[in-house]
Amino acid sequence: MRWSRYFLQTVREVPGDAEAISHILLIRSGMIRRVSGGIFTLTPLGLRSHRKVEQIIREEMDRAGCLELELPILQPRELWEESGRWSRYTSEELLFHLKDRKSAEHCLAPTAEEAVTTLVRSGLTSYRQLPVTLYQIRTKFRDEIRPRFGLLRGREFLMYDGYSFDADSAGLDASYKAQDAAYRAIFRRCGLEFTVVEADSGAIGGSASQEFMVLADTGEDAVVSCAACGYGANLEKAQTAPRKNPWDGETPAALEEVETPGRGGIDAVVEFLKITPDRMIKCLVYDTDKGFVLALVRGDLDANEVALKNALGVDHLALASEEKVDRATGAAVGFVGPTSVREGTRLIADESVRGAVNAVTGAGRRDWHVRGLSIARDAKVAEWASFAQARAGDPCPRCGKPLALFRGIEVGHIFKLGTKYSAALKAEFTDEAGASKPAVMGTYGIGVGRTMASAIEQRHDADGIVWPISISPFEVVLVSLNPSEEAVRAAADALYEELRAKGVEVLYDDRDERPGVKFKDADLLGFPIRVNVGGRNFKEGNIELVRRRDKSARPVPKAQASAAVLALREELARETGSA
RNA sequence: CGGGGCGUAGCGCAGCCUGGUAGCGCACUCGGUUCGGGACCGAGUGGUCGGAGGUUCAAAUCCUCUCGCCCCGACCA
Repeated sequence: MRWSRYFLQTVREVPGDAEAISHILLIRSGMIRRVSGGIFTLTPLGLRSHRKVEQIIREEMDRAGCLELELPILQPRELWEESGRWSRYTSEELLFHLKDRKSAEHCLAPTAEEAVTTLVRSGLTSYRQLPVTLYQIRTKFRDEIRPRFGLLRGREFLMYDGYSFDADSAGLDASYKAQDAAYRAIFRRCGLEFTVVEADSGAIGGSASQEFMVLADTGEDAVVSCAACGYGANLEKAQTAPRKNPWDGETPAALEEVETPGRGGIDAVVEFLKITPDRMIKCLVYDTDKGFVLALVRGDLDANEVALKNALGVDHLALASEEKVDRATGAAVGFVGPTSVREGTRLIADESVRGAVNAVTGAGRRDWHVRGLSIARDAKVAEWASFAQARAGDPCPRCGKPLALFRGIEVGHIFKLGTKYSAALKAEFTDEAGASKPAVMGTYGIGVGRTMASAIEQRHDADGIVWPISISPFEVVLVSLNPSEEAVRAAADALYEELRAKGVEVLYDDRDERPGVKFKDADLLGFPIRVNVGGRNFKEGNIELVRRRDKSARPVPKAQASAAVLALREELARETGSA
C-alpha cells in the first residue's frame, strides 16, 4: 500500500480525553477515532491489526476443533426471559434494548448463551453428538457504567465467544482444558506476557473459571500471584493461608469495657488505646437483599465484598447507612461489636478472627469498646467463611510464601458453566442409559480490541507503538527518503513491488515529506521492520534495514534487500511462534 | 446514581471573572527556500463559540433550562 494513496492521519498532540497509553497511541497513530463514549471507529490501519488478532483466534479455535458460526446480535426478549436474565440485565442497566415496530422488545446481545443453547436444543438428541464447541467472533454491546481507556473498555466491541457442550462433567473438563490451551497459544502469538488466574464466576454464574490477565499498570483488575508455586487469582477470588495473629499463644484475659469517647474508627481507637490494628475486630454492617449482616474481620484487613457475597449467597450487598446500622445492631457506627446483633441480623466471621483472644472491638453502645474479647467465649459466631481481602505479602494459600499483587487487564475468560442454561432452555440429550439429560456447558470469551490494546500497553516506547509482527497492521514500512530524486524513487518502487510479490505486507511511505517526518510517523505506528531507501546509504549502493524494537540499523546491498527483509521477518515471527 | 470539570476551526487550547466586530499553535491550500529524526519565510482557507430560552442598545462572555463528554467516587465502621 502506498501511503500517499492510503487514508491515514497521524496526530501529533496527545488527545485531551485519553488516559491510557494504548488509548493515546491508538488515537495518535490514527488507528481509531472516537465517535462517542466507548464507541470507536476502526480506521483502515486499525482494522488491519484488529483483523489479525481475530484471525489468530480463529486459527487456534479451528485447530482445537471448534466450529465457527454466527448467532444473531439482535435478540428477542423471550429468549432472555427463558433464561431469566432479561430482568437482571436490564435492572443493572447493562443491556442495550429497543422495541421494534410492533413494540416487541429486543436487545443487542452482550453475550450469547441463550442463542447458542437454543440452537443446540433444536439439533441435539443423542450423547453421540457430543462434545461440540461452537464459537463466533462478533460485535457485542454492553452499556458499561464507565467506558474508558479507548479499546480497553468500550460499549461496542468485538468479542470471541465460545460455548462447549458435553455429556458429563468429565467431558466439560476436557473441553475447558482445550480452550485453556488455545487461549495460551493465542496470547503467546499476540506477543503478550500474561498470567492465568482463578476468578470469581460473577454475573454469568457457574463453577470454575479462569481469567487471562495481561500484566499492565493501567489494568482495572488486581491479581495476586505467588512466584514460588505459581498460584494466581483475581483479588476478588484470592485466598490466603492463615496469617500470623497478635494473639497467638496468649491466654484469654477477662472481658472489660473501656470508654472511648468519640473514637469510632479503627484508626482512632488504635491510637487512643495504643494498640495495633490487627488487635481489633472490625465489625461491618451490610444491607443485603436477604436482610442485615454483621461481618467480622481482623482490624487491619478489609472485607472482599465479592467473596462475602458468595459466602452469604446474596445477590446484592452494600455497607449499611448510619440509621440502618443502628437498626441492625442497636449501636452507633464505630461502636458495633459482635455481641450487639439484633434479632434478624445475620452474624458471619472471617477466618482471620478465628481463635482470637484479648481482642478489642466495639461494645455495642456509643463511646464504648471492649477489650479482652475472646471470640469463642464472648461471641456466638455460627457462620465462618473466608472473605478477607488478600494483601501483598500475605501467605500463599498453597505454599505459604508471600503473595505479590499486580494490576492486570482481563483479555480472556473461561468458565465451567454446568447446566444452568441447558437446563433452563432444555438443551437435552439422551445418554447411553436412555435417560434425558441437559448438556454440560462451558462458556469462553476473548476481547479482540482489548487484546490489541493490551499489546500496546505492554509494547511501546517513548516514540510510539512497538508491534509484535504477528498483529502489526503492516509488517514493513518502506521509507523513500528522497521521493523527488528519480533514482531513489525508481529503486523504492522496485523494492516495493518485489516485497509485495513475495507476500510481504508493506506500507510504502512515498509521501513528499522530509525524512524526519517519516521517521517519526514510522516509529509512532510501530511497524517492526523499516526499510530506508535513499540518502547516504543509497550513494553506496545500499538500503538500510531498521528494527523498530531497538532501532538497530544496518546497511544492506540493494540487490539483497528483499532477501534481508524476508529473513528479518522470519526471525521476528519466530519470537511469537507465528512462523 | 453522587461530586468535580469541560464543550470556542479537523486536533490541542486562550478569550468568559470585568458584555462592545472571535484569537493562538498544529494541520490544510498556494508560492519560495529547504531535505537523515515532526524545517523556515510569505500569502491564504476554515468557526450559527454544544443546543434552546432569557436579560441587554449589544452575549462566546451574565441568568435559566437542556444535551454531550471527561475525571473521581459509588467502599471498610
